[in-house]
Amino acid sequence: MAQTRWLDDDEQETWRAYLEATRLLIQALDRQLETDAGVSFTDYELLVHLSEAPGHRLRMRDLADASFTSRSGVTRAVTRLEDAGWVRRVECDDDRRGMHAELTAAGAAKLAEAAPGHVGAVREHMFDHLSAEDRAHVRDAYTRMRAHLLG
Amino acid sequence: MAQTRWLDDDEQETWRAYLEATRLLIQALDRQLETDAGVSFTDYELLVHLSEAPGHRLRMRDLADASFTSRSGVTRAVTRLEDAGWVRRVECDDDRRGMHAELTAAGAAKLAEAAPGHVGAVREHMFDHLSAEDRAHVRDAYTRMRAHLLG
DNA sequence: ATGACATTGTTGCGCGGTCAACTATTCCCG
DNA sequence: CGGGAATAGTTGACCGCGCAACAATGTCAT
Repeated sequence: MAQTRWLDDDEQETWRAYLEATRLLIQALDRQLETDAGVSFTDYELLVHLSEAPGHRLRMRDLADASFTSRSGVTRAVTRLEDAGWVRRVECDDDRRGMHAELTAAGAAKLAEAAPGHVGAVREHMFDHLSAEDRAHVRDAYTRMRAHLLG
Repeated sequence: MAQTRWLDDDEQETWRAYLEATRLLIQALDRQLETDAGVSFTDYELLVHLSEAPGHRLRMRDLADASFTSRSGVTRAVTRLEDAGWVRRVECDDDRRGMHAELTAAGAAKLAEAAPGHVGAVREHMFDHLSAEDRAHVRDAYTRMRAHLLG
C-alpha cells in the first residue's frame, strides 16, 4: 500500500478550523431557533424544503433526499411536525403507496415567524465574517465537494 | 424591529452548498472509519485528542471542551472506549474529583491503524477539491467564524 | 476554621436518529 | 398477462447525545 500522505500544518489547521467552527455554528443556529421560535434546526429545514416545493408539498422520499437523511428519519420528523400542526400527510392519488407531506397554514406562519431570526443568526455567525472573495471560494469549493460526494 | 436582510441568491447557494457538502462529508468519513476500522468518527476524534495530549491523557472536562460536546457525552464515550480497551480511566492525584482519560497501547494501535484511511478520505472528499487559494480562504474564514462563536 | 459557593464527573430521562425487517404497492420482463 | 424484483413508507430495536439533578470535592472570603 502506498505511503500515507499526512496533512501538513496548514491543512491540519484548515481542517480543524472548519470542523470546529461548523460544529459551533450548528449548535448556535439550533439554540437560536429552539429558544426564539420553538423549532429545531432540522425541523426548520424540513419546513423550508416544503415551502419551496410546488404546492407546498413533497413526497416523503423526496423530502428524505432533499434533507440528506434516512426515510425513517423523515417518517418520524413528519409525524412530529404533524403533531405540532405545521404539516399534514396527504395520500398520493397516482401511487397508492405514496405520501405527501404538505405544509399547513400554521406551518407557513411558523416559518415566517422563525425565518428572520434564523437568517440574522446565519449572517451574524457566518456571512458577516466572509469577504466577497471568501464567499466565492467557499461557494465554489463546497459546490465541487458536494458534487463529488453525490457522484 | 429592523427589516430582515434576506440572503441573496449567491449567499443562498453558498449556504446550501456548504451545509449539504458538510453533511455528506461527515457521513462519508463516519462510514469509512466505521467499515474500515470499526470506530465512529466521534470516537476517532477523541482518540486523536488524547494522542496529542502530554502523557496521552486528558481531564474529562478538557476532553469535553476539546471536542465541543457535553460532559455527559464524554463520560459515556469514555466508558465506550474503555469497554473497547482503547482508553483507561486514571484518577487525578491532585484533585480527588478528577478523572483522566488515558490512551492505552491498544488505543494507540487502533489509531495508527485507522489514521491512514481516514486521512485518505479527508483528502479524497475535501482537500483534493480545494486549490491552495481556496484552502487559504477557507482556513481564514472559518478561523474567524470559530473565534467569533467562541467569543 | 467554616460556611457559602463553584466545579467535577456520573446518572436518569427523554429526544431524535439509523438499520433492518415488514407490508403494500408498482414495475417490468418473459 | 403473471410473477419476481424494486420501491414507498412505517415500525421496532437500539444507540448516542443533551439537560437537569446529584454527590463528592475543591475554593475562598471572612
